[in-house]
Amino acid sequence: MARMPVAERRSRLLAAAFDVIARHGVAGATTRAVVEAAGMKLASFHYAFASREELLAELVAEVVDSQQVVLEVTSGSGSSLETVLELGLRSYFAQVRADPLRERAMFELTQYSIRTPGMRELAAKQYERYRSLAAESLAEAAQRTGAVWQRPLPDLAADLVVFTDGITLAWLADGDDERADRSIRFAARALAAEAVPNTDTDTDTDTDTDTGIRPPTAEHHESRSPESRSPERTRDDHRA
Amino acid sequence: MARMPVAERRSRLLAAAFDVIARHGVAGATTRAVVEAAGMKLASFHYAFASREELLAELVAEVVDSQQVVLEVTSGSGSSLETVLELGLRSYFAQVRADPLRERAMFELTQYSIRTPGMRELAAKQYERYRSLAAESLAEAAQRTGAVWQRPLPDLAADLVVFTDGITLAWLADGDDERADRSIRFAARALAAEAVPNTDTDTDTDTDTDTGIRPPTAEHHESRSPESRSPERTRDDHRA
DNA sequence: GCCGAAGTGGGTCAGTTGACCCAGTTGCGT
DNA sequence: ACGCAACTGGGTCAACTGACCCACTTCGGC
Repeated sequence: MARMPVAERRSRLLAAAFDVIARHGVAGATTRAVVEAAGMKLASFHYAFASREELLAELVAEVVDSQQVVLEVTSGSGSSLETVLELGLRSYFAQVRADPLRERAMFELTQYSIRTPGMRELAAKQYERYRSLAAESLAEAAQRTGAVWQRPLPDLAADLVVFTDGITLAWLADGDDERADRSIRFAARALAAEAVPNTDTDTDTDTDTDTGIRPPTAEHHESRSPESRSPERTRDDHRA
Repeated sequence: MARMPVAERRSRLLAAAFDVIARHGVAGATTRAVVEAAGMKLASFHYAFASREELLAELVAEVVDSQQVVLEVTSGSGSSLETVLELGLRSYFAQVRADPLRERAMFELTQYSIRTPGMRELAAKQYERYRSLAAESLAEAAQRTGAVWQRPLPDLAADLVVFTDGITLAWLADGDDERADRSIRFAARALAAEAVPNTDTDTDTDTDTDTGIRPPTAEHHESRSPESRSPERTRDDHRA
């Protein structure tokens, strides 16, 4: 085993631990298993970390703030908000499909920190982080499509995270790609319905969400959006 | 320790195991921990179950088909579909809040079966069951409020499960009641938007007509008595 | 070149775990 | 009331685990 600075060794062990956890759960990430996955000797473990617990805590913390995106908003202009959201969710889901083990490990770590006395707040922080990333994406999506969210962004971000979590979890359990895709389309539609086009007219500022929702048969705030909005994103476009 | 039939012992051990899992995860549910929670001796464990693995498999199976409701639809008529859904989701969430450990154990078991080679299909079955229950609730909600779902019921049921999972998971992580409630309102609104009122004007039904709700076919109602576990392959090998 | 510290490797140790054995005991069917 | 199978209790055992120790290398600064 080559010599290397402690920092390097630590991060290699963290990576190895993540790997092992994805495959065998947190409980399966024994010091020996981790060390073997990293190609080291056991003593090196305790040279780099005071204890297994320390490794796990560090791993959760690292995972929390290395989280980069929830969903990517990379759509050409001219698309509807719903389309942008749908594409974003699809690209998120493509990541999940490409590396399901990663997601499994994430859930595993979340549950571990929920269950572990000293780490409860890390789980909460993890979700805060998700939501803040989600909020950024939603803001950008709205801006690009000239839409205005009708509810506080943090709330919508939380809802988006609900979708990604729920869809991912279900897919991890049953592996049904098409079902996931249908849920994605639904999620995009549902979220898009929480915004209105920005065309200056409706400045109602009524974000009181209690019952102010219109019946699903739309045809009602489309009267004057001359550009990109397809005139009815109503019930039937989803399976045209 | 009182004498009791094997079936009884098994079910007590299963209950104890569920309890331990909720608190310490599947990995924490060692034979000794389970046995202690059940107030038994270790030997009784292996008298009732061939192995810890068998216990866990049985527990997952039991949990899957003892699942009773996803959301209760108990609203007076005259309410809107959205309101009915919202109340149903609230009552579901009240259950979660009342017994978070239970939910934690459920997620724990799901993840365990996802990760365990021979039990993958049990996880899928679990979700099927959730969805079938969700479908029943949605059908009833629509029927009571005179609404017609515009997408296939199984798809909507899957979406509902996405919501409950996502909301529950987030709440388990951060314990934010109000956020959960906002997500519930959003979920109710989003789902309600997938239906149209059935009132009279339902004549056209020209496009995609096949998506109407089907009355809940009562095909699979079992009458499993609480402890009618099959007594045949219980523990006789080590004595035969 | 050489010295001390950073890093390594092999081993130990006590505690835990799943499995399982076997000598008893107890209650049920008859 | 009584025989015997169902059931229990108190062990044992090998494997595994986290922690940690300490004699060695090896490298970098001098």
